[in-house]
Amino acid sequence: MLWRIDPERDEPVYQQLIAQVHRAVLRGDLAVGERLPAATELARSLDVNIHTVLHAYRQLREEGVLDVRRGRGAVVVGRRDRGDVVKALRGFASAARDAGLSADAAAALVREEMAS
Amino acid sequence: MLWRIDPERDEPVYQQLIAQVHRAVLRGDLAVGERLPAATELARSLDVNIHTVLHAYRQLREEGVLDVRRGRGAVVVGRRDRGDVVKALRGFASAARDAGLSADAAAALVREEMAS
DNA sequence: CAATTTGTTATAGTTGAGCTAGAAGATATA
DNA sequence: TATATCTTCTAGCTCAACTATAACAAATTG
Repeated sequence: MLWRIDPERDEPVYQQLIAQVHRAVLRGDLAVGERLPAATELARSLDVNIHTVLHAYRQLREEGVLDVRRGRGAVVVGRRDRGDVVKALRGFASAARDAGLSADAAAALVREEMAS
Repeated sequence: MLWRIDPERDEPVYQQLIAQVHRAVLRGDLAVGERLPAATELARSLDVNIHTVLHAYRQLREEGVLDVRRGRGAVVVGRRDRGDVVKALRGFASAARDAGLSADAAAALVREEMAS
């Protein structure tokens, strides 16, 4: 799996990590049973603190996406491909882009919609 | 227009305001030419600082959504109904909900998708 | 079993965003 | 001219995010 992190974005790094795992799982790029890199290693390669990575792993476990244990690492669990979500996601993203909305604005709209 | 602000959400208040104006404009609930409440008044009724409201108004002006001037207030400008965006938004929101994603997770996915 | 890997927990310090507050000033409007 | 409303500036507070160390516990490996 490819990791792309931008510390300049106003979105917290740990949330970027979470979102990337979510997306990879939904798309099927991360299969159930597959193991993610050790926190130490991922932190080093992304040049962030290990706790930032662990924070993301921990939350993904709470969401039921990962099984995380010491000595073993983080393994994808539970969910399967959700092509419908990916499709709807792409549809909305392109519509939002066409309407001239920024990524932040589009994301905020989703929060609004889901909160109501 | 109805304003619903939740200071407890981790999303900044000024961003909630921005998102609500975006949504209202896209849905056609706010017509071009329509005037928003004075910052003082809106701040008082939502029980937030006036600067928080002005922050939102200013950014919406930079995005080309509002025309804001002293002595006059904030007026909707430019954009029109974008039913397609609203439709895509609803589609994605319900798909995300079905997949068990939180509002935060879904919003982050959109950021990911639009950033790439 | 011993060594290694890897996450867990705790403590602590830094930085910046977001929010609040008060005040003086400038521009529309009535 | 008087009023409404945004603009700009200064200032302080709080909390989330990130970083850094370090001791510790569980799973795996040889």
